[in-house]
Amino acid sequence: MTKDYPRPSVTVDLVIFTIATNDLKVLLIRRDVEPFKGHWALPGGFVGIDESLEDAAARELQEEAGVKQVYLEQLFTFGEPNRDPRGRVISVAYFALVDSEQQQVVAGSDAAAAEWYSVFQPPPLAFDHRQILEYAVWRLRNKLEWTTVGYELLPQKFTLSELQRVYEIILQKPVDKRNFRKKILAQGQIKELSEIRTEGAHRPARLYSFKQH
Amino acid sequence: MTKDYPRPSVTVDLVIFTIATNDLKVLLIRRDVEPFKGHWALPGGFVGIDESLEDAAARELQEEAGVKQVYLEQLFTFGEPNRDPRGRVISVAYFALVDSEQQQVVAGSDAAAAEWYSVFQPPPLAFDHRQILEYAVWRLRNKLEWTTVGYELLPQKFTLSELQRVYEIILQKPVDKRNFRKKILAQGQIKELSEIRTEGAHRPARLYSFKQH
DNA sequence: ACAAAAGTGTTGAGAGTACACCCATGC
DNA sequence: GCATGGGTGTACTCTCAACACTTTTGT
Repeated sequence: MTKDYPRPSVTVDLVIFTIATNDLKVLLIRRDVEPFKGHWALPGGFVGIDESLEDAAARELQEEAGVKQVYLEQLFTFGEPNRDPRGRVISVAYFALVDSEQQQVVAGSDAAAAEWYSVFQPPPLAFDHRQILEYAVWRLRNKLEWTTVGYELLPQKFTLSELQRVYEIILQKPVDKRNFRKKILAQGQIKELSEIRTEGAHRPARLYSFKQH
Repeated sequence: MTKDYPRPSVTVDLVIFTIATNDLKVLLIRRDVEPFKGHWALPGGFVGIDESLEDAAARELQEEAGVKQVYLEQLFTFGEPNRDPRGRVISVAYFALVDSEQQQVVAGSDAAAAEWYSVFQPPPLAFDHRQILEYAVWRLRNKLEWTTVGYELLPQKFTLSELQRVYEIILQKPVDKRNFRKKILAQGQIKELSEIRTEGAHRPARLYSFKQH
């Protein structure tokens, strides 16, 4: 029954976020072929015929960013008929959160030119990737306010000031220190460690870690 | 570049909600062919090769439920390799809200057997449609708490008691009348009409209508 | 007059927000 | 001893939840 219909191609595209140099970054790949040659694009690729969407996204994440076991969530499916000039391509977009330690090891390890760009000043993007990126940022902001997803952008052990910086960078507004700590601790999702981070010429900070995951 | 990959089929499936007989209903189609012959399924169909996903969903909505211009939102994309035994089918699920007046005119107008079922006691469903339905109900509940989407299930003019019933039916719990009215009015999204509904042997109720749409 | 749904305010608890000073360390 | 980031508490506002009686109509 399904044989007679012309079929679209199906891809997954990834919005891979990380925090670096006090900014929210997204991983982009430089296109070296037409169309959009010289523009940047979200990493992505075709979905294997026997591969689930989530598996395809995880595979791309591994191939392009060299990470696995990170936070990954389906974002939206983009399917305008003319979004790709080469033909009908339906893209299932995912977004991923990579912690700031893993990220540094990996950027640029791929053969293709890959770079972390600020999501707030992105270069010209191919296809409808600008729209996908904007939607992903919107979703990330929402999730940050209603869930505890912020921990995914930090290494296992972190200080409360580091976590606060993550919130400030993503929401693009200052956060009150006392209220932030009160709210985060009240959620009961992080535990205080006995360790303390001594670095820099200041008072050492207590380390915390996320309870599950 | 896209030629060599075996391509999946892409469909849209619709979770079409309405309110009737004090219950939240979903439109289901009885399958008269294998697989899942005799089971019920969400209405849906293939996405045309030059048709956007949203257009495909709107078209199915028109064909299966006979309505247009109703609330329609993309839900999630389901793509497990074995969700359809006939082959690889990726389904972009949408959910739609049909007001209780339009619904009555249309149910059963299609040639295929179509029926409104309670979402809380659904019959055996084909494929992964049970999972899609459950996710849609979850999303509807969330939207109801954070947005003003409830109006979409009522005709243009409605009483506050009718709106409250919509909330109670969907959330499956009683709602305090005074708090409900206070909250709804505070949102500033509905306006009081001069009209009054006189029906039944009781005090007539004031009518309201939604401000935009 | 009575049955049935419409309509209406107040109080208390908890969450969120604003706000300023001392602490521990390296140099 | 000073510069730098770490760490702490209180008061106010606003939102949400609980709760009971009067009004208007048809019969």
